[in-house]
Amino acid sequence: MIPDKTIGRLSLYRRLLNRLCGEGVSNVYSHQLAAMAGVTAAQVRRDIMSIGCSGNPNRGYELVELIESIGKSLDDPGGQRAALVGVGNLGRAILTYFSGRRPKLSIVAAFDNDPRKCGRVTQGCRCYGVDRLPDMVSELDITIGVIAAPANDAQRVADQLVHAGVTGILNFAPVRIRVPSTVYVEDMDMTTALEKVAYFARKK
Amino acid sequence: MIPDKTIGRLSLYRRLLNRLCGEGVSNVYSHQLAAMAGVTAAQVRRDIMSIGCSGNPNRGYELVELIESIGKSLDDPGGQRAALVGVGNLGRAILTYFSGRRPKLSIVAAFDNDPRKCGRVTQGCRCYGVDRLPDMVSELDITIGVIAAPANDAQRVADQLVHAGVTGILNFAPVRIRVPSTVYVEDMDMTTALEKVAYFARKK
DNA sequence: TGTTGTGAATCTCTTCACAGCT
DNA sequence: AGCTGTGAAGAGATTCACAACA
Repeated sequence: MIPDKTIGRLSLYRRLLNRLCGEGVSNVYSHQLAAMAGVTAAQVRRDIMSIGCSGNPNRGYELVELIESIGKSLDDPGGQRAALVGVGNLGRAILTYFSGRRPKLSIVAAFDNDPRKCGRVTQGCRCYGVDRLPDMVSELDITIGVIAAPANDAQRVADQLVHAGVTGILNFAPVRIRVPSTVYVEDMDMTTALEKVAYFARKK
Repeated sequence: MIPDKTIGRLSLYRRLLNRLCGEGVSNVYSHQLAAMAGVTAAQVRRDIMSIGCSGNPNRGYELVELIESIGKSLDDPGGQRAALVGVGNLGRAILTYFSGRRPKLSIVAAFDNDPRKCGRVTQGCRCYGVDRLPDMVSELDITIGVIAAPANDAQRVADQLVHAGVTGILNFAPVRIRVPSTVYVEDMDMTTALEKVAYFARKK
């Protein structure tokens, strides 16, 4: 089981490596990848070690091999599907972001209580009423929920997602949600993030 | 200088405390706040210690005093102003989120290259062309930049913000930006976040 | 009794530093 | 010569555990 922080960096590495690959580069040294990712070379080597991939002192790491190795750790071979709840500005932004980005991970359904949004398709993703959540989750084999609903609805939405069977939640609402310990939650708290920036913009 | 992680939790505590305050509660124990924030009681006490506030074994912490103490650490007495660059779905969501939330920290101007967006006012915030960035930043005394532009524009936007004089950046673009070490950057990387959730949704 | 404040212990993450390789 | 892989050291963050207190 790879630790939290390492997974985050591997995700970043993969994107950087894919870009390099598109530029025709075929191998990379830890210090180069480190510079691009804004971390140290030792960190990069450790992270790569943790996924059981190895380079060679002459040529560094083979790009294709490394990208595949990361995929083997991060991706589910059968793919994973996510549901978005809340199709406001933020929800639409999230759909745009993720649409067709990764073959093994996609948002396949959206839910909103506003009847005007239901039935519409945004970024190849159809919007349903939240009452449809349970059956759609099982029908489409969804294991991930993305909460982009207002703060007041976040806990109820989380409960519904958990009840429907998702095991991971990405929470954009500015409140902490309570879930069983079997469910993994990642908070994307803009308020905290901006306050942090404000603090260090002064103190640095 | 309070560490990064502590600042993040203090920001969360403040929101929780404000909510409690609105419910008429007047004091709180570390274990109560801990339960709401999803951390341990010892952690809460350490965090509160780090801002030089103290409670009392009988009544715990006085809500009002604690909230003010957090404010004294997190907020600039003169207030801080931020600029948003990129007024797409995400940019509008960000404006909605922050509009009128904190008196000491607000987004006071938005910038976008699309001429159709310029001149319009969203959430009390006027949108300008990006060419206006330098003079608006100094005119409005803006010290924080929020990047909600496409990945391809992120580095250029960051350069413009830094050049205009901001010392903190909240970056929503899915790429790392390069800035002088005097500038603090916080990344809100949705791609990484979703990939992390996907991983732990499987492994947990 | 049940809480705070905090030194010490623990745990986790990162960096150092260098042997071993090409 | 310059890189990787990694044990060991170091730094940072969290939790333990308990004296002091109301």
